[in-house]
Amino acid sequence: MDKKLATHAADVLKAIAHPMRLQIVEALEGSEMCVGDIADALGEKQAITSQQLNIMKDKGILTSRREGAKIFYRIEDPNVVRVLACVYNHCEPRKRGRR
Amino acid sequence: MDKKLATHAADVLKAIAHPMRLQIVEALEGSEMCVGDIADALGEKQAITSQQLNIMKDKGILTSRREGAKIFYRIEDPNVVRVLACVYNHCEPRKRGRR
DNA sequence: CCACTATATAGCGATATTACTATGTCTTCG
DNA sequence: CGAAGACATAGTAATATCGCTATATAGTGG
Repeated sequence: MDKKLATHAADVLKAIAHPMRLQIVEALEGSEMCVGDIADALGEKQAITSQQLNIMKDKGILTSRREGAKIFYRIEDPNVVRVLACVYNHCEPRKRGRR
Repeated sequence: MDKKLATHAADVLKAIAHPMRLQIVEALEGSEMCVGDIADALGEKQAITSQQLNIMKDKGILTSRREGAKIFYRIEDPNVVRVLACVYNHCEPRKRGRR
């Protein structure tokens, strides 16, 4: 991995390395959602939610489509879901395993 | 994923979301290495290399052992290797695929 | 056009990260 | 002990990120 590729990879990781952004990705795993519903689901305000969504959209992690006045976001890069799964394993190394 | 877990997961991701740290993880995938060799392999200085290593050690990603005057680092959390693989896929979505 | 809803963005202070230099701590060797 | 090698850490200035408020933009219905 040369420096340029590493820098790009780091940018992608940084784009999801944030509590709220991880929760957004998780929320969108099931289906697309509009900004307001995402904000409500996370208990966050509209402005900050929109900001986080656009950060991830800029990095190619999410994409959006307009439907009337609402804008629906969905996951564009399926790899982030796998990253999320890996991090889950890190956080709960032995869920429901023996003890 | 509640906020507390999301925060922890984000911390882990942030720990590797850096070009040099990604390269370090990649270098350590094969085997453990001492600080000086890692710095040489990456073409970086000793001080910054040591700093990055300790950031990842603090987060439980790496671990180290002393052998004489040298300190060898190795990967402690195998999940970061999987995260790295996912990011590779992101960066090269269709390597040698048809076209 | 006006009012209202939905979303985006500008601006800002607080905090964190980065990269670097200098220096401190161990360890080995003579 | 004293010097040299290997590694860690303190201090710092530049930059980036965060969370927030206020405001701007775009669409909808009357």
